[in-house]
Amino acid sequence: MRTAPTVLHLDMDAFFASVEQASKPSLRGKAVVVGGLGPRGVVATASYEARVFGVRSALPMAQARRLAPNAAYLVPRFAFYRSISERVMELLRALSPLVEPLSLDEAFVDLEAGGAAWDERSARQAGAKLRADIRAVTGLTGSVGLAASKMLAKIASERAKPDGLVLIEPGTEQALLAPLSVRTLPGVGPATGDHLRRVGLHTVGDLAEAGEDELVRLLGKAHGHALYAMSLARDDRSVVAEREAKSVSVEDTYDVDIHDRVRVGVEVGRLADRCVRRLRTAGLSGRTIVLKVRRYDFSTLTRSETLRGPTDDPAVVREAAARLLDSVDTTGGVRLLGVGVSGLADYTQEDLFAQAAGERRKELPGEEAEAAASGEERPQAGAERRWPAGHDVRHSEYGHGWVQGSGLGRVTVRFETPWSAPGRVRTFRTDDRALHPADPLPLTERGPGDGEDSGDGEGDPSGQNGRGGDGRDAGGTRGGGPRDGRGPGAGAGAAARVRPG
DNA sequence: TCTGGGGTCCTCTCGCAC
DNA sequence: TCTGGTGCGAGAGGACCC
Repeated sequence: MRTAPTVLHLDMDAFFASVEQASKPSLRGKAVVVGGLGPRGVVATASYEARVFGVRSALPMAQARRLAPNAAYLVPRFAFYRSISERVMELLRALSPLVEPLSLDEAFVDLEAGGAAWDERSARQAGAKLRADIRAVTGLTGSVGLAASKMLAKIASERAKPDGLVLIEPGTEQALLAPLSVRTLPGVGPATGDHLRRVGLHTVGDLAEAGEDELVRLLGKAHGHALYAMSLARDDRSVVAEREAKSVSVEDTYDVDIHDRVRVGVEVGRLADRCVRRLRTAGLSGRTIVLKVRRYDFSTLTRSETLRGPTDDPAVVREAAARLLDSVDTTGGVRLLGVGVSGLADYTQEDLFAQAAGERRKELPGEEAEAAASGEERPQAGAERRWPAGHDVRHSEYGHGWVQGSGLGRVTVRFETPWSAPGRVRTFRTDDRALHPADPLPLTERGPGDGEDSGDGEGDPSGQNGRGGDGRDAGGTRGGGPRDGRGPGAGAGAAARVRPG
């Protein structure tokens, strides 16, 4: 392990909610909750003002509304968040070629590899400058942790939140870790935490004292060894810039359980098509098809089938998923269905047999319609006009604004921009021809292009602005979402009501 | 109360080949 | 020919992360 604190961990503060507050002057200083607004939605991110009421990530939205009834509830705008994230990542890459994004709002940087820092003083300077640059470019705040390893840098950034910088001085690591809860360590979640608590291991110091053999006995080989090393502040993992995806999957939770077997089959087919579309976008194919079914009682089953060779043929994936569905009992209803592909390769079986020219690469049925259906929720100008809460609009008379709420044939819009004073609210009919969906405006006036060419919906060339989290880096790095950013729930487009607090 | 979505990694079991 | 040990891949499920 290195001795200088030159591993940097950046964590943007309440990222999604902060972006919304920066976009919407009337929400600044107010409780803002971003997440799925459907009946089974959960909180993706809550602003610090909302956290005061006990609203946190992964909380069911219904519960959040009870805790903070006056908060603003908004649908995530992943494409916009991604465009801002990319600007932040650019700043990180200016520090070092070794940048490991963990999600839209989080990344590790090896400062030493980029020559940006070599000791405590230079690391602190680099971290402070980064925070200032992020604020200047995006108008947002991020917390920075600096330490000699990834694990410690992450713990440091957690302690720096919000809007701070913490450096863990070499030599102090073990003393710092010893009194912390075992849950502080990466890889210790609720189940492992409970398991350890039941045998009297509460703190990181307890783990170090228990010894490696005992931890291996309790948790198995891999987990036991890893946890013991971490309890002694040993973490040799290096910052890795490129990670290859190992699987691609899509899943949907339905607002109401599906009982009809035929409908289940249709949904599985749709998911298979969406999954293949992702696969193709990433230039990949895969050998193992996985079907995921979450039943009415929340029990989850997976069934998988490994093909003889990798494929990106929608018909092949659909048929495999259908075969897998045959082996699953869905009586009682299903709340979630998912289709995934693993065993990824960057070629297909067809390539192997040189079936190139004129090859029947089966087109995905209803591709455009499906893309629209799976795309990120955005206001629609067409016949079926939907106006998701929080999304940008333009009115031919009143200018730029955002949807504050909609329902019962009415849409309420607040007219303001990131640089204006809090604006006025007006209500229109949902089919008002003067009202159009709009791309997000840059958060800072010095940020030309910010959000303009990378807005969601039509502006997104990837076509991956998936409802329900599809908007995240499908083929990206470990994990899909931000640290405190859990995706939206299904049915995010349900009549959204925003109550500015 | 009622629990999303997209991933990774690990463990266990089972069948098969040797 | 039968049996047991071993290694491996597939399949399933659990835990965890963001």
